[in-house]
Amino acid sequence: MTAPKSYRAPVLADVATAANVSVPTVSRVLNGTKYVAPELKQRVHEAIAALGYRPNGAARSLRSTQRTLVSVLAGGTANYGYAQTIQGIEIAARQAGMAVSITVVESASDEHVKRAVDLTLSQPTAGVIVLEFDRAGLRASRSLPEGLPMVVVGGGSRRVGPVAAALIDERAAGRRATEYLLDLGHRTVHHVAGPTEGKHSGRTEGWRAALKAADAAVPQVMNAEWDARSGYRWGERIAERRDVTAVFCGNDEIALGIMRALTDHGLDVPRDVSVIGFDDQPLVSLWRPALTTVDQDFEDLGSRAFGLLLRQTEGETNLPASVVTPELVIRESTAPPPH
Amino acid sequence: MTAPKSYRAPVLADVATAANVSVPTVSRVLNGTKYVAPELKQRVHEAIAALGYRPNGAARSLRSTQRTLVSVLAGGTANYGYAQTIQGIEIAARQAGMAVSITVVESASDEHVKRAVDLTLSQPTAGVIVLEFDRAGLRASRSLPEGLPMVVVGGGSRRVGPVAAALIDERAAGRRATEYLLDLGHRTVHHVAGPTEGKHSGRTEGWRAALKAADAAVPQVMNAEWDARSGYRWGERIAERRDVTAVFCGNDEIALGIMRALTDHGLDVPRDVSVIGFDDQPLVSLWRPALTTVDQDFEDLGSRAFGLLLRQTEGETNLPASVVTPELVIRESTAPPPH
DNA sequence: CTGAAAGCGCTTACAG
DNA sequence: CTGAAAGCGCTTACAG
Repeated sequence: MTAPKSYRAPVLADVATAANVSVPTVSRVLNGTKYVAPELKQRVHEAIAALGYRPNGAARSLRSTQRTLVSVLAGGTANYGYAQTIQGIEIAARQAGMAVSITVVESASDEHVKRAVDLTLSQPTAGVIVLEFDRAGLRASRSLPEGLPMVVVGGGSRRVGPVAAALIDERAAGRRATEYLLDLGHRTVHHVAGPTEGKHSGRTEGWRAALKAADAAVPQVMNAEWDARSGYRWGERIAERRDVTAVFCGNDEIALGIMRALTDHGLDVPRDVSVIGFDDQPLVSLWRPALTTVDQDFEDLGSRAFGLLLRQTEGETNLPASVVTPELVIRESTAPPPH
Repeated sequence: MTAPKSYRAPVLADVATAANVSVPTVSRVLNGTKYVAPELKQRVHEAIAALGYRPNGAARSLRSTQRTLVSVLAGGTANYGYAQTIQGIEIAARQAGMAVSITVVESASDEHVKRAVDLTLSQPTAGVIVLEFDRAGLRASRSLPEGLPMVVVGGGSRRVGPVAAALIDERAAGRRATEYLLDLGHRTVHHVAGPTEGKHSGRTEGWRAALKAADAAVPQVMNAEWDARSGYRWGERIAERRDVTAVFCGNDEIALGIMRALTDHGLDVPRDVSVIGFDDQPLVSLWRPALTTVDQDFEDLGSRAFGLLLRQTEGETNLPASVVTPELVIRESTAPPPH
């Protein structure tokens, strides 16, 4: 319960004094940038340990171009895909000895975008990774100044414009999932998407492409929020119809909500209705029935994004987009249609 | 495909030149720290907009004590509790106009702890919030220098030592959950905890206290990992025993794994065995049966932690710990024991 | 009220 | 190989 002593962190000059060397010499042993006599080196290390010295990052990044902070700009942090991607970035950054800062873009409004971008750029950042998972992220990536190392992360199959991109090919995955259902014998596949923000997602595009290629009817898209509750509500409506035998969902949570609604209304999944999700969240394999879904490797996505950023900070330009096609994981929630 | 122009961000001096005022004047209008003539102010704002100027945070924090970065030190980022807490911190920080940086402590080893702490402290941070959800976090909080604003976040019921703390009273919650099962008529309650790292968690302590208070037998603790797969394995063992009628689990994922194993082995939850989880993750209310669990408000926890940190940076000391007791949410996975 | 000067803690030429 | 000096982009006394 003593009053805390006011904290004056030791600075490089303190170390120099204690080790009886000059300030630049301490800097040199710290950065290993030039040869320093072993004896001095030794004294410096002892002084650092004795004083508990830690370099001041602000000062360091003011003078040098070397940065230890990479910034992430995202529409959120806690949803499955966001959290996993951020984790992937963090792990890769850690291996490179860098910390990661996160700034959430609250909405796609001009004010929120500007505020988030300003906050990010006022940190001494090596570059920024933008999660283009929603409109807020999309807007943010367009507000970044040219010349700053940056990479966008999203669900496309090719980058647009010259900016570096780490992508998951949602379109191919959506198509694959829909084709699987068609191959099982379903005449068509219904689709409950997430909120449509301006344009359809790759998942939705892939679904439509598969139906068209198979000459199947293209039912109207049902738009839900990304959560299970919203899926449940669509599930109740679907339970009342007799024409729906297969549903491809925008994500796993919607799929789980739909399955629960269907079974609550006396239908059997997959005997009466087949359901496919998107993401392969950890718990969905435990569900009854275990969910057939698309495995998105977000952690790998984040890791690839960081790799691209690092190469940019090292001066590489015009990097090819890094794109991966996710796998369909077949489990228990899909079957041939009822006779 | 033009080669990117090398990026030289405009600095304060550029704004001063463009607005035809002195450098300190620009600083003043930026920070609103002193009266500036409306006309000059106007010119400065125009110059800022024209040049797209953004203050350099490194330089700013070098000279002033004002910081726009708050650091989080944690053993992970993607698990439910971690992600939610970080989100709570982020939302509160955003409202205060601050960005958040995250550094993961890879393990409790000296090397990993030191590396994470060094990386954090080399950023221009206003203070650090440490997630004491695991041993890595616990070790990290002890390695931070005195005098630095810091708050620990964890599952205790009181802080230890003088450091500020935002807590969730797991002990009270564990006790409440166990008592509920006892009140339902179970003779005792079994417990599948997470990994025990040195000492038992508050949940386990609360469970034990409830049993002792009720004079019930205290079965041996079963230790699982935090994931559902590990819970499933314990569920298989439990299914073979006939003496287990109620299980209190360290988290929801373990509970879900156990439930699935139990039903896979022909048992009915809750008729044969009651199961209680811990966390109240979003999906568990959709499960069949919907999981009875403890609702931990991690987002609120993060928000409280940030509040405490802010007060410290404003000079307050000796802040009381902020502790909240989570609620038991009763759903479908619990019932009286079989006759 | 506004400007010229000093200085925050480092790194990077520049001398020796 | 090592040290004295300059400078990164700001903010904060200090003059006027």
